[in-house]
Amino acid sequence: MGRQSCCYKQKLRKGLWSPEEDEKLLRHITKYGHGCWSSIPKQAGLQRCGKSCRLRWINYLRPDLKRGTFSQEEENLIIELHAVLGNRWSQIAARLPGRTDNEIKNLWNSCLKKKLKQKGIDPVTHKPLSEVENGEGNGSNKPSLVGHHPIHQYTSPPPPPPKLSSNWFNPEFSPPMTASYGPLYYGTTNGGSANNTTWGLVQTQTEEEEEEEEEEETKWTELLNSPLLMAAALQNQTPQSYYNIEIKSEPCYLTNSSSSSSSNDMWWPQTQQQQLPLQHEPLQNPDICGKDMQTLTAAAFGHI
DNA sequence: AAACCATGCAACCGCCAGTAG
DNA sequence: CCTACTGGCGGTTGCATGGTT
Repeated sequence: MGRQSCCYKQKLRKGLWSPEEDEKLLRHITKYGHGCWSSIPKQAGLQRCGKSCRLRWINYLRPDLKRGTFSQEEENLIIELHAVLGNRWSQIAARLPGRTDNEIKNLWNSCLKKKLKQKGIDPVTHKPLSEVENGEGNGSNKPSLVGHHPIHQYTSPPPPPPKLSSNWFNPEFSPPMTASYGPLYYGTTNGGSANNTTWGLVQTQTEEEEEEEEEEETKWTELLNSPLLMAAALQNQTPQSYYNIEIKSEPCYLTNSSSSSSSNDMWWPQTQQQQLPLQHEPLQNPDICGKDMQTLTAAAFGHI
């Protein structure tokens, strides 16, 4: 039994948002916060469903959005997070301050997938295409370490939390390239040249290692839950992976680090002042749309 | 100049989980 | 418990735009 869309019962507008609608929604949320999404359209005088308002806010109107094209650094991070998290776009987005899951999903589907394929990497498994084509059954259990990307395939049902060595991100870790604690690690060989990246599989674990693994998992979880830690880790020790991406330092965005940004009711009133600096951060590739929104947002937030 | 095609992006759809009544 | 409602998420679609023939 298919349900009717939430916009169906009333004659609600669908499709692209007009600037007037944007302004109404922005002003309303600026003034009152979003509270209950389902009641927003009525309160704001919009002929939209609450879901649509929420989406518009999250994907476009939020003041902390970083607009413009993705940097190489961000693309790199997305690829690597995808290798770990799969299509959990919201979780990936939570690690990229100012980016939305929708944006990342679009980037992945339209751009990154292709890039990986061009490099001979299967975007689903993050394994070399040759290996994937040869069949999962035969040689795939014995990947060689050098020049391969033996990430275990994540298929549905979703895998357990990634047992990724925190070496990957932890700046305090000196990276032992000979072992890891989980099914996957990304590492960099001496010099950090992108072409020297080594991806490895886990070795069979000893009991001691299992204990360590638990610790590592904790660290990993902490890292994943903290964009700031993640950013710091990235700046200090980023895997200069085979994607051959130069890592540059990134301005530090303050976000609610306790969980994904979308799950925090009324998060922005407390943080908008810190988040607003995005407006004076020069975008690498500022676009007109971004400028418009910055102007609009500045008008709404900057002087109220 | 027009038609066609490819690409990127915004928004919708449907499912699911959490929760209040 | 059960039900309805709500928010969140991932997959998908449709449109606008730019490039090519």
